[in-house]
Order: sequence, then structure tokens, then C-alpha cells
Amino acid sequence: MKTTTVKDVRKLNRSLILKEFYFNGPVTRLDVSRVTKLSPATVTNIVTDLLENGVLVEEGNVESSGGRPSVLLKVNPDLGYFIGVEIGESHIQTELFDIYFSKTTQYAINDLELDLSPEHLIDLVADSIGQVLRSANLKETDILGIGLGLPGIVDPESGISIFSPSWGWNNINLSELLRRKIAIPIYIDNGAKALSVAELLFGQGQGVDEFAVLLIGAGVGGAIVHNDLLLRGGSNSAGEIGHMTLSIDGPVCRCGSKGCFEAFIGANHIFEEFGRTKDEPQPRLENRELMKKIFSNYSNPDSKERKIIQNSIQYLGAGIANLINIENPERIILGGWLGILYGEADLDLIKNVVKKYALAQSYELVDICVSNLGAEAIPMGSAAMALIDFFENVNQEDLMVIGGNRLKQRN
Amino acid sequence: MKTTTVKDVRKLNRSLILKEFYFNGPVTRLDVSRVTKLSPATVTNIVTDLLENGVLVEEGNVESSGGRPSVLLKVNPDLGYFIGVEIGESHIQTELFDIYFSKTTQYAINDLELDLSPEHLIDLVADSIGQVLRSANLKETDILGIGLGLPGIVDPESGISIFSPSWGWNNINLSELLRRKIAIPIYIDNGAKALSVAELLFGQGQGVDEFAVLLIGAGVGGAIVHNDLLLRGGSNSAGEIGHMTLSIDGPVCRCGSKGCFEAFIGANHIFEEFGRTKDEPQPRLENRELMKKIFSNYSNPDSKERKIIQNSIQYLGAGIANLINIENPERIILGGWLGILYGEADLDLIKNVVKKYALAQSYELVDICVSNLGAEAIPMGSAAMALIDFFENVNQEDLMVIGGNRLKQRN
DNA sequence: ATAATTAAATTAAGTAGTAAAATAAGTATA
DNA sequence: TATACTTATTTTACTACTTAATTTAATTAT
Repeated sequence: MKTTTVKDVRKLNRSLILKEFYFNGPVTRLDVSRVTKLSPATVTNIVTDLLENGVLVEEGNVESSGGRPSVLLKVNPDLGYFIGVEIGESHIQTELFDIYFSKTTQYAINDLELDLSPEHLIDLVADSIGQVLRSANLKETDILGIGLGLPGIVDPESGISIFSPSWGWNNINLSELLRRKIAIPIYIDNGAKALSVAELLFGQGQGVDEFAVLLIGAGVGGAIVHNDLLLRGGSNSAGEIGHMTLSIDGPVCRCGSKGCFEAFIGANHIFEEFGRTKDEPQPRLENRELMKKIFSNYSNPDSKERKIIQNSIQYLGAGIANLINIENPERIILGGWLGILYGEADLDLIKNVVKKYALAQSYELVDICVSNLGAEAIPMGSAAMALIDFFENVNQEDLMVIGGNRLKQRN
Repeated sequence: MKTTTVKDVRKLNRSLILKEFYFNGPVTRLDVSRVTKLSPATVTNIVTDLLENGVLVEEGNVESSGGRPSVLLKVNPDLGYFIGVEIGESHIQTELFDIYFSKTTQYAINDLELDLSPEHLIDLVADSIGQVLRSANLKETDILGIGLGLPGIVDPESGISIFSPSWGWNNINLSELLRRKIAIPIYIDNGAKALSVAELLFGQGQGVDEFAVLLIGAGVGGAIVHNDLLLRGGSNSAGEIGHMTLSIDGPVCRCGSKGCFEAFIGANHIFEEFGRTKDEPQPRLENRELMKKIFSNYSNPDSKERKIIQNSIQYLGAGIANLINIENPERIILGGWLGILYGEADLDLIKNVVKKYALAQSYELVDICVSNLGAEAIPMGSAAMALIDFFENVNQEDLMVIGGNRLKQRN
């Protein structure tokens, strides 16, 4: 945000203070003042505002040891709920979160048909949302926002799915399609970018200035976060690391190019290599159970599986090293169901390969780790996009409609 | 910069207004108000300040066609000068710029000895600065700042050369060494990053939100600019694209790793390939004349030179494509003496190779071009680091010492 | 029980932004 | 020449930050 006026400063500081109460609450005004470096006067001023509007509530006092006891405050737990939806190549996972992001209920659709129209997809999403609302006994007005995370290139501003590799769409306004069915603010982004939001707020990205997330599953995606801000590039495709060239004369990728990162480390490659050894028909890309079975043989030193996975890790490490050389991040987070399997199988080997290919100074800084949010972090991250907007835009205007009939839509 | 207080806003707006007068001056207060979106009242307020302190001067009126005639203002051309120093693997190029960055005089040292101590290097730099001061008949107090651009990883905050590939140094505080000899504020950074500053302020990066610069010469470096800010990563090595892996089993690079970008496209590789065909001893890396001769045969369709260069362009294109996939920039600027040769030889071929390896959506957005600042843009960019600091820190405190005895040092 | 001490929260004076009204400095015209 | 019109700049009233001073609400000591 550009801050040229005092009003911009107010908005920024309100958000800063609110985040502090959210993530570290209950805390006192003076605690917040110390952490945010804002003056106690300013904290009092903004807190008064937030209290009047019901965003914060008091929660008892801190025991005094001489002196006026300080009041503990926290974000009002009854403000509302968030819904996050992961749209995968073959499944839809819908989850409901309370204000503090405890998962309250969920609904899954698996084995989506292969050629799905945008309208049909949005019907399924709307149905899923209806399902979780019913099972939690909530109304639309109880939900502060719905986030969607999907494959491909997405423009969050307009709500348009610019390009979907899974279904071959171009320029479909999914946001608009869903808005016609549901009167809740909608947030939409690429799945890897949604995942990075989950990591930033609740996972391994907390407090890390520069990090990148790898989303490895059926396909390979990524996202880069710099000072709490997602890098989007000029047209929202920054971080799309899956089709980086690792071998100029390598095998042809499903994208048409040659020697892509994804072609070496994606589910497709592993299944193909595995299939080749067993002469079975190739399994569906999202077959996580089969993949787990393959990885369970990694510990067997003479297994074919171990050799296949170790070979892929050579490329995984080289790809991570390229990302490290270009971005110089402090942390790389391995996410996605297959990314987590890789990391859990042999993180040390991954690190050693990265070390081989990365600049020494950049390798020294970076910490490579596995996501601790599990394979299901995309719905959480999607919902968290709505939480970020809540932090940034809880201002006088919006506050008046909290709990009422929010018609304001982001897209 | 974090803007939590009204004083931060003032500093930011002062810088915004000053830049507008600098790059578009002479202009009127109202022009600046329109472009910066700041209110006329604020512009008047800040301009009054800058006028009183001699940073701005009036330059006549705009002819009125009814209404009060507006006053034209510009940055005072007599505020001072800047010095930029490029420290290369085998040369030192020192240039003096007036406030508007017209090159006033220069001094070159070529064929540096191969193993140079930091102290000896700084002696040579200080001598060079003395030379340009003498030939322009200026005193140290006439210079607003000195910028140094050098190979390797540099920490601009501390002034330390963290790692120098050319001379094998680690953690040398060059800034401190030079400060002992010269009482002018010193700014220091990696050469590719300095180049990107020149492109941002005076070259092909002007007005472009997301761009990357490739510095191709004896070695290969790079820098990424995002919303007018250089991306540094966690330890100042972001953008160091030269040792990105393009072929996991490729030839060994001088860095020790295998299949590096630099090993395929750097001067070393071209000379090696060329030498192989002629059985001559390998020329020194900085032999620009020989390289120009090689490239001059590119237009000959059957020449060995054309084949060598076209082969390197395959890798150059793949490397640029990787950068594009990760960063999604709007523009890629080819710089450095060898980078300019590549671009002038066959920009169309480069673009076609990039197209082959990049995501279609990212390729569609990006514009690949050749630097128009020439092969000598690093001294300019180095000096421009001081200009940026001038924009950002011309505030009450600093203004009082302009033209006087500035002892304030950045590092 | 009252006074002193301590620490939290609030109020006050100063600075810097905006929007809107007022003023300034011209040209055009009756 | 005087009035109307235009356009640039400045002043005014209001908001939101800071630091410093004050008020508030407890504990501790006499």
C-alpha cells in the first residue's frame, strides 16, 4: 500500500494493531505498543475504536504487582467464520474455520470428472459451501469471506481464472459465477499462492521475511513471499516454478516444453517410472494412497522405489537451488501432498543436493523444511486470504456492517 | 520504508516531490500535485521548504492564458556532483557526474594485476577519485556521494564485501577502508545491482514496475527490481543468476558446480569454444576487442562464430526463461559488454528461444531488450545509489549541511 | 487508614496530511 | 477602466500521528 496521507497511516496502524491482538492475544495495550513500536497513545486511540465496534473484547486483567493493572484484550471470537475451498485437478475440499482458524467442519468431493465446465465446477463449489453451512448450522451472513484456491494463473483483483491447465480454460470469471449464487465476499487465487498465505500466517513462514513455498502434487507450483507480501510479478504468474528448465534437452513435459522441473519430480514422473518397472497401467495423478505405498519403500536400501525417488531428488534439489540462487530466501517450505512425502522421505538428501547446486552464501542462509500444516493447507490458506482482507479493511465503514448484511464484495 | 508515523509520510512525500522535479523539471507546483496525487497545499508546503533550503530554484513562469501564471521550478543545478566507480575483474572505471547525471569527466585503470589486496585496490580507487577531482577542479565537499559497484556479494548496509569471486576475499569492509582516505559519503553494492539502479533511474527500467537486469561480461550477474525496489533476498545475493543450473550433468563451472548458466554463456565459454577451433591460447576474459571481432562474424551464416554464439543463445534463452518463470517480470534488460553483444547480434533468436522455454502467459507479458546505457553503465548506477539516498534523505537535518562540511556517512 | 510508590492509560501540544474556501495574478470583454 | 472569468497558490478546519505530562488504579509502607 502506498502511504502518502495520514489516513493511510491510520489504516496501516489499525491493521498492525489488530494482527497483534489476533496472533498474540489476549495481550494488553502496552504489550501491543511495545511490539508494534506505536506510542501507547495511538494504541489506546485505535483500541477504543475497535472496542466500540465490537472487534476487540476485554478478557480480564493482568495481576498487578503495584501500579494500575493492565487490561487484557483479544479479537472478539464471535465476529464470524471463514470458508476455504481448494479446487484441485480432481477434487474439491471445502473447510469452515472459526475466527481463530480452528477447523470447524469440512466437505469433500473426490474424483471430479475430467472435463468440467466452469459453471458445473462453481455449482459443485456452491453446493459444498451450502453443505458446510448446514452442518455447522450457520447462515451466509455469519461468514466473513470465502477463499478459493485453484490451479493455474489467477487474477485476484478481477476474480478471473486466466488460464487453467487442468481444464484448458482461459479468462473465466469464477468469482462472478460464484457471486451469483452466494452473497458472501469472495477471494480467489492460485493454489500455491493460497498455500503460501497459510504458511505466512499459521505455518513455517511466520516471522520469516523471505521465503518460498513449493507445492508439489499432481503438478508443481510455487510462491514467493517477501516482507509479508506475495510476489505476483507483472501478471500473477511469479513463482510458477513447475516449468523451469532443468535440462535443456530433457524429456518433453505435458506443457509442451522440454526438461521441466515438473517433468522430473511431479507425480506423473514417479508413477511412470514405477509403472515402467511393473508393467501396470499408469495410475491417476491424484492417487495419493499408491504414492504413499511407493514412498513407504524408500527406507529399503535396495528397493527400486528408493532409486526412483533418489533420482527425482537430484532434480528437486537442483530446482530448489535455482530458486535459492535467484531469490536468496531464508526458508524453503516443501508443501503439497507429494512435497511432504519427499521431505519426510529424505530431507537430508534434498539438502545435500541443494548444497551441490546453490551458491555457498545463499545455501548457508537458507533453511529447507517441510510444511507442518499437512497436505490440506490450501483450504486454510484460501480462507486466510479473507482474514488478511479483514485485517486490512476493518475500518469505520466496514465495521458498521459487521454482523449485519454485508453486501460489499471484493471482486 | 515502514510508514507508521506522520513524519515518515512527510519524508516519503518530500522524496516523491523531489524526484518529480528532478526527472521532469522544470515543472510547476500544480503539475507535481497532479502527477503525485498529493494535494496542491502539500506540494506548496514542501516546495516552500525545499526552496528555502536551496534544493529547488525557480526558473521563470509559464505563459498564462487567463489566470495566475504558474511558476516553473527545478532542482538547483549547483547542489553538487556524484562519483561512480566500477570495480571490475581487471579494471577500475571512475566517472564524475553533475547533479543531472551528465558525465563530466572520467578516469580508467586497466589490466589490474590478478591478485590484488583490498588495501591496494582501495588505494587505486582513492587515486582515481583524486584524479577526476583534479581534472574537474573540484573539492571533496563538492561531491554529494561516491558509489562503488563491484563483483560478488556485498552488504550495502555495512559496506562489507562479503565474498569476492575475483580475488577470493571474504568479509572485507571496503567502505571503511575508503572512508579513511576520503571524507565523502560512500555507497557500495554489487555491480549488477548498481547497473539495475542505472536502468531504473535513467535506462530501460524507467516506469517499469517489475524488471530484471542481466549483467553479462567476464562473469554473469543479475538483479531484480520490484516496484522501484531492488530485491536483495535474505543476504544480498538475490538475482545472482550466473550459477543457476541449466543442465544437471553439464560442464564444470569455475564455481565448482556443474552446468551453470555462466559456464554456457560467459566470456570464458565463448573464448574456449573459439580457441578450440583455432588452437590458440585462451585470451583474457576481459578482452572485449577480441570478443567484438568474434561477434562481428555472426552475420556470416556459415561461420564457426555464428554456430558458437547460436549455441550459447540456446542456454541464454533457457536461463532467461527460468528467470521469467520465477519472477514474471515485465521487462528483461540485457546489459554488460557481452550481454549487449548478444542482444545486438540476434535479439530475435534470443526471444524465440525464451518463448520455447517460458510459460506462455509470462512470455506474452515480457519485453526483452538491450540496455541503452552502453557497456559503461555500472559507474553511472553506482553514482546513482548516492542520488537515491539524496532523494530519500534530503530532510531538515541533512539540508543544513548541503554545501558545507558533510561528515555524515552512510556506512 | 492514609500516604507513597508504581505502572497503565489518557490527555495535551506539536506536526503533517486532506478538502474546501479564500486569495492572488493574470486575460477577456463591456 | 472596471468587471468577469480563469487558474495557481495559500489559508483554514479537521484528522491522526508523536512525545511529554497527567490521571487512574492498583500495591506497599507507615
